[in-house]
Amino acid sequence: MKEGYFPQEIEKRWQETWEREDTFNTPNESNKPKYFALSMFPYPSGKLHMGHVRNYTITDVIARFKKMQGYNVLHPMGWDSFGLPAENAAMKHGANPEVWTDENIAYMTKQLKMLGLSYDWKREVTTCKPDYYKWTQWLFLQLYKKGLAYKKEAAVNWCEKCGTVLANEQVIDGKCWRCDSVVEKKYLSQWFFKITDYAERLLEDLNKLDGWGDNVKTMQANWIGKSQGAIIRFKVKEIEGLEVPVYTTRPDTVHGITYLVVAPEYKDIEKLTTPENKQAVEEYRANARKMSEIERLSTERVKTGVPLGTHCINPYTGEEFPLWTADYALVEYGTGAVMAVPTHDTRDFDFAKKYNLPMKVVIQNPENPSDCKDSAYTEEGILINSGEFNGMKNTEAKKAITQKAVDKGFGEFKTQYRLRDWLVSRQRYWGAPIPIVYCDKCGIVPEKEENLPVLLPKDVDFSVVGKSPITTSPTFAETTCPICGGKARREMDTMDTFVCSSWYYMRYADPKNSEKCFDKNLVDKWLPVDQYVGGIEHAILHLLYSRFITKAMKDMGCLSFDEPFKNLLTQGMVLKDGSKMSKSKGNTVDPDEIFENYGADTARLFILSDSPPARDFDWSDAGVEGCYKFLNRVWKLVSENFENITKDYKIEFPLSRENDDLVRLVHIAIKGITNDIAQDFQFNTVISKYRELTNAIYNWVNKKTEFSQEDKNVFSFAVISLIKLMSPVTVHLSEEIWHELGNTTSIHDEKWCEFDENLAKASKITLVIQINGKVKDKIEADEGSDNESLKTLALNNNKIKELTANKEVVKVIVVPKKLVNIVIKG
RNA sequence: GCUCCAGUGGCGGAAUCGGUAGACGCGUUGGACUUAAAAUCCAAUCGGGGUUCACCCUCGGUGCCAGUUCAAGUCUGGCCUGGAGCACCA
Repeated sequence: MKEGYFPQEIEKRWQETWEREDTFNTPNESNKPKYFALSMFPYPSGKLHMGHVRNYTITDVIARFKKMQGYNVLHPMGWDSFGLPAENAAMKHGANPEVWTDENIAYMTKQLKMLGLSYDWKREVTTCKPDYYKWTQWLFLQLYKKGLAYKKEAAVNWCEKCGTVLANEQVIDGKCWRCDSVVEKKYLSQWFFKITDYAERLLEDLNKLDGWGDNVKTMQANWIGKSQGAIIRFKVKEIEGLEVPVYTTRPDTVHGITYLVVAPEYKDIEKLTTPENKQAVEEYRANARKMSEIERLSTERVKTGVPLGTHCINPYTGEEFPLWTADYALVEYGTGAVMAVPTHDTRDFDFAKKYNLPMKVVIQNPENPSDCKDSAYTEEGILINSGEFNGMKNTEAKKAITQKAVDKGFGEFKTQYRLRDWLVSRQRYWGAPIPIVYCDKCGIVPEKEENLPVLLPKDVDFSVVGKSPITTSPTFAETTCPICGGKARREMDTMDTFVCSSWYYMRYADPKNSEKCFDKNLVDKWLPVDQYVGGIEHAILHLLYSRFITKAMKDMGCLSFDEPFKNLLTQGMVLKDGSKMSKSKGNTVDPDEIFENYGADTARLFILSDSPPARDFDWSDAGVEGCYKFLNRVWKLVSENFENITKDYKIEFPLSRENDDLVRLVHIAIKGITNDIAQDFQFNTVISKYRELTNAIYNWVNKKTEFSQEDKNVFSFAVISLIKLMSPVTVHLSEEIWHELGNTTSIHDEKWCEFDENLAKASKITLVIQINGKVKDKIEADEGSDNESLKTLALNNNKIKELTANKEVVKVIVVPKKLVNIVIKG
């Protein structure tokens, strides 16, 4: 065995061997239980960054650990390869996005292989290839058939810089998620997926996801934004037959309504405006239109509004109150109209104060009554000034008051969601074309399934500005109507890349299928994903869309599960000097450089070592250095004592004291490492345990001048256990040592180390003696001692005797095999 | 404003059930090896105080204030700080 550790040489050799021997092939047929370990697939942006390295290393270690534990592990990789950057790069360099994408995939594949990841590359999926997007288009058609894909004209988010519309989920603080420029509202006809039909199931089924963090689940719950309340219809006094319905979560406050607000875009607003008020209302509405979304939604802004001149009648009291328009009412939410109760709603209160509108208290806390002169009372209480409902608790009144509306026919119970339908069309080239045809005779017609895929045209001009390059194709638009066979035009929009990524994980189960999107049996066999690993930035976007698509596909009979990801690990960011690595800050670390200088095993070890996976990880050069030193130490441990290691060791008891100790430490390490991985993937403590075991073996070796036969056996056991325990992380180093020891099969096909609970036990324990909960002494005791003898031992301890002299012992608490606490008085 | 997460040495972080706070590493300091350096190895490393000063003793210490308990980093209540998400959502 070579004296020095040369990772680059070792790693290259083993990567080639694994590929040649197809070591990470995953058969569909196996008598082992299945395990699906999945990383969020990358966008082929050009080069791997450290976030990728962290993500894929975590999943790889999980996959390898599960494989050694006897699972048939599916661990695939693919490319989320449609999207705007490719198109932008194409425009800039005059190339085709496909060429740019292919080059990036080739380079990043090389990098992934250098990291030593155990992918079954035969299952690779690439969303921009026709054999994949054919099925994305097929999925669109199925959703269309089910009424879950539809086209409507609506106010949508438009990013001028990207030249396309965006889904609600892609607008972050009023800005485009990709280019950070301010998003405008435009009124356009667009394709939507009806995710709102699944709002309740998407919310309800969050409860099933025990393997997801609360943070992600609450983010999704917030996004879905369920609220329960009532619709109440108010008659307009001045106009016979016209009603204004409002949605409210506070029907208990209806007797306190003093005005009503409609959004500036409210559909009946012109009818509701009297001639005297027309000019002011028109001006107000024009002003609201001009304002940006951000300005308008700012909670900081002082509320403004104008009266319409008409009035509504409160069906509960017969009272009249004025109608106003104000931009704090949102046309997209509820009915676009709000009943205002200034006494019990802070927004209404602010507004009423400003415009001197009347207030009426209807809910009170009997213990601490408020007149609502200075602020709204929004807590629970008892109803007053509410006729027949007086004295009722407001929580109960909600139901009773709504029930009255139902009985009298002017309202109903209503559940409201904040979630909007998913806007999926994009005015861009580099995406899956929407398989829809427009025919003058037949209208909107879905393309026939047998005509899929609708291929992206190649004869396009990428240098155009202000419109989608796809529209420059002289051939693409022209087609025939699938129904009447007459001349027709193709849909020019492509699909949001999130449609492609909402089902890719299913395709891994059956990646080459050219007849179907996948075989139902195979997808049911491999899914749901047992462990999904990726960034928190997808908490809503990708994870919500995927859950929706899974449920929709289940309803179509394509598969039998309704949640795609059983367990989700959201890994933290990779930081450098306390802030996120980014090109603009210039604090990036190039993985290639780390591979070159230290090797992939060091990179893998380090990226797992310093923080638990869910937390942010601070990259430090010293830390890399430290990991590299550790691997050198392990290498040296083996190479310097090579003649004393035999792969066919045999441990025979009884052993000498120090050999017994070493065997015990190995068993403790196996137990600890196995638990740390199995419980929460606590790789940072796993690695500290590698180090502890290595230190222990060194301490043992340093005391040896020569090795007896027993020593050789024990030492071999320790060293071989260590490299096996390390093999999911330091994949090349472990494989190299394994073969140096004369093995001919891969260490990655070995079974995981097993521990013996009895051998992990020490014969002596450290007994902690406390007085009144404070540690006073620590003594050795036999492992098997019962509580009574531990108590005696503690009370007879000289130091304790001294401290308890002349004191009354009130109580003695014994924690088995650990601690004795003596409670004294005086 | 609402929701979720976190807060432990100089730093990253350990600590099954409430039971020895600070594992392991980084850094720092001292030492060995060397002509010297690098590399490597060994040792020390929470703070205050005491002392018969390489030993040992003692007090304090896990964001803050209370509480429960024989015992609290861990449980309960109330705050403070940081991060994330949602937000004129009626």
